[in-house]
Parts: sequence; C-alpha cells; structure tokens
Amino acid sequence: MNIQTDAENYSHHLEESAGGLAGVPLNGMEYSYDVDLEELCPVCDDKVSGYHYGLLTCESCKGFFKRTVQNNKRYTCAENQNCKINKTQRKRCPFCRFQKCLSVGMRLEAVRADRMRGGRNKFGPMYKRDRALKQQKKALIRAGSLKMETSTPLVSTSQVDYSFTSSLPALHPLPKGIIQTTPTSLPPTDYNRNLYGPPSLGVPVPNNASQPVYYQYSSFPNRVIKSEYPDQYTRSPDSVVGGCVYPDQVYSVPGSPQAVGVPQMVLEISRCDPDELQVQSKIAAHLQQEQSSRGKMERASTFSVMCLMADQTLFSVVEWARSCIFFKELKVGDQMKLLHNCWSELLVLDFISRQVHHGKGGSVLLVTGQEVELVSIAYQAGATLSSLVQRGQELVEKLQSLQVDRRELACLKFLILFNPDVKLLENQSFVESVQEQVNGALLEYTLCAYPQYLDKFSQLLLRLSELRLLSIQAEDYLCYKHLSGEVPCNNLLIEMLHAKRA
DNA sequence: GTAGCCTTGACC
DNA sequence: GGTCAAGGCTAC
Repeated sequence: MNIQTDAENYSHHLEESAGGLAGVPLNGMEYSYDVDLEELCPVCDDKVSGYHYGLLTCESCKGFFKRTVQNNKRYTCAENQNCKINKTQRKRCPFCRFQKCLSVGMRLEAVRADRMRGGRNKFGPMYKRDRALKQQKKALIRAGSLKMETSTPLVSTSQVDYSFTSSLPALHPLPKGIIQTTPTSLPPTDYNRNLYGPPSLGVPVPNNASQPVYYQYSSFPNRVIKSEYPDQYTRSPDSVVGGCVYPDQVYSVPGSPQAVGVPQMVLEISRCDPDELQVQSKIAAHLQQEQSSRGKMERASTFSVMCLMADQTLFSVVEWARSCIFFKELKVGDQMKLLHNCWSELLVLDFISRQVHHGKGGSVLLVTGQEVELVSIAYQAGATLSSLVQRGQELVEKLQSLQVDRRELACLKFLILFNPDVKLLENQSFVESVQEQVNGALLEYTLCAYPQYLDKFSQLLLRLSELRLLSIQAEDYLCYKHLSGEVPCNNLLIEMLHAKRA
C-alpha cells in the first residue's frame, strides 16, 4: 500500500518544479545541502549548521533557544529591548536574542517536553518544502524572472484640485439582512474616546505593553493542535499557541487554480482578518443610530455620512491592528507610530479590497454594503474625488487581473502596517524582521499558489507603491475638506491626520 | 551560560 | 544503512 500525504505530494510537486527550473535533481536525499548551508543564521548572522526548531540557524542559536525554552529562562533587557544581535554581540543581551529567535520564526513547539532524543518531528515536511522552495527561488533569480524592485513610480499629482462642493448621490437603501445581523445591544461609539482607550466594540485587546511578551499568537478558536512543549512559553492567556497549524498540512484555496500548502505565517495573518459581515453590521448600525439621533428635519450631508463611515472604518482598522499577531507585542508608543504612518493606506486598501471582491465595474461597494454608481460619482462628486475614485478603480482592476486573493490582501495589510522606515521606533528591528518574514511568506505563497504568475509577488509590491500614492492624495483631499470646515467634529480621521502631519 | 561536538532514533 | 534534527555532554 502506498500511503502518501498531501504534504508529501505537494513537496514532490515543488521538488519537481524546482528541479525542472534549476536543473538540479531534488528527489529523495539528493538535495544540495551546501546551498542551504551557505546561508547565514537569521538571528546572529553566524554560519548555519542546519534546520533547528523550524528554520535554518547556527549551532549556538540552536543551543541558546533550547536552553531558554527547556529551562524556562526569563531574561530582561538592560537597554531598550532593541539590542543588535550579531555573532560578536549575541551574548550581551539574551532577552533580545530570544526575542529575535521568536521573531525570525523559531518554533517553541519544536522543543520537546519529554526531552526524547533522536527521531523526527512534525516539521520534517516543512524543512523539505523549505529546501525545495529555496531551490526554486534561486532558480527563479538565476532565470532573471524575479524582479524585487519596489520603487515608487512617479505619477503626477499636479492635477489635484479642491473644487468639490457637491454631494454624492442619495445612497441606495441598505441591503436586507444587514440590520438583522446586527447585535441588538451595540454600544454607541464614543467619538471622544482616545484612540488607545478601552475598546468599546467588544474586541478583547490585550494590554501587554507593561511587560515583555515572549510569544503570542492571535486566537485560534477553530484549531486546537497539541504543542510539543506545553510550558508557559507556548501558552497564552488569550490564545491557544498549541493551536498553530502545523505547516505540513495542505490546504486548498477556493477558486485558486490548485491545492497549495499555505505558509504558516500567511495562515496566521489571514486569521487576523475580522469578519466582514460583523464590521459591516456594526458600522451600518452605528450610522443608522447616528442618523436617528439627529432630528428628522436635520439630515446630514452625504459627505458627512461618508466621513462618519470612513471614521468608523478607521476604528475597525485600528482594532484589527491591535489584535494582530506581532503588533500586540509592540509597545503602545510603537503601535501608535506605525498606525499614524499608515492609517490612510490601510483605509484605502480596505476600500480597494472590497471593490476587488465586489467585482461590479459600474459601481463601488461601501463598507455598509450599499452600492454607489460610478456614473453618479463622476457627475456629482467633483473633480478631485472623482479622480481619486477613478484611480482607485484602476488599482482595483489591476488587482483583479492579478487575481489577488484574500490571503495576499491580508499580507499586504501587514506589509503596510509593519513599516520599519517609520521614524523613532523603539523596536525598529522587530518591525523590520516582521516585514521581512511577511515578505518571505507572501513570496512563498504566491509562488506556490500561483506558479503560473512568477512575478506576482513583485507585481503586488508595485501595487503597494501605487496605493501609497493614492492614500497621500486622499489625505491631502481630506485635509482640504477639514480646513474648509466640512469634516464632522471629533473625527478620528482628523486626529490621525494631525498626528501624522505634526 | 555559551557553543562546538557527540549521541540518538524516526524516517527514507 | 544513511540522513539529520532532536537532546546531551563538556571545555571554556
């Protein structure tokens, strides 16, 4: 009987394609390990000695990680928890070294609770896939087909004008079913609340800034898989870290051309995404409440409604960020700096993502589920807003032709959020390493899930540059409207605008 | 405590 | 039987 797991089938597929591209036979034990061992340890840049606890590391970091987890070590950092870790300095700060071990992806679950020696663990297929993938990447790079440039294209912004005076056309009625799904006791959003005040929408937000967090995942309510090392490192008060999905599992993406093994990182990032219908219901309910609290005669302008809608969307974006893996581990100061930097990009991407899946070229779908005809916008919204919407639609079309999926969009949000170029970050190295990890995971995912689009990853990065430009123009527009006194008071959008431009 | 080398044992 | 990623040992 020939029992072969999906994971094995998948690695064989990769091996075959990698072998085909590189001309290197990759069957069985014929890997070229020299290729892997040329690499440097992602923690300290020392020479790699093999796969240890989830990834290629050097011998000393392997030992350090093992000692730390087995002996349940607790370290503290004498500096600012952002010490540089390299071969010569790695002994100086075990706290930062361990943090780096975790941030680059070393797996606590790979340290055995029973200390049994020898044998193989669940990570075997992952190591195998990783090798095949590295071969494939090298082959692609050699073939010159992988372009990683992320430079921002120069697009003129000179056509921006601020002549918007009209309002949007009357909105279509809310689709049936939205209000019915709204929780009956939705608390009203307090516009005066601080951005980092207590959550009001029922989303648990851990407050961990006061103490070091070694390892924390988001909740995995639907997946509970036993950890190999059930100590306090692998337990988290609000999550099931044992709930990691082992990467040898194979998933299929609905609508994607083939079944793929989704990188662990991509799965975790995707799981951070909020339930769209819930967000839609909350915002729709809030807007209805807002409207009903006004007098019957006093009707808000469409632009004001749009601002409220964007404002509520921004709240949901902030709540998403605060519940995200890695982001939770940052101190509040760094969290704020990152959000101040990218809130408009995240808002625009949220809008764009909705349109990508909405798929109706002639209209845009609002966060509340309402549709607005593009023709109406073109006629009534004024040149600036029309132009912004038009450029947004062009970006939507590009993403649609790229067949971008939800997982990729979730990764793009992370890439936007974890921007190591943000100034005065306390833990800049952590942010950088998260960005690098997400980049790697997205590259791996696009190569595996869409092998027919070899440059999909670089295309997605180019779209990010376009998105950034669009968001800057949207900010400019908002700023103008604010100065004209047309944006409602106590608006989080304006708070963010001020914070960013301060 | 660190890190290089050794032993072990499931898997191929 | 070979491989290699676990844990163990030990000089520093």
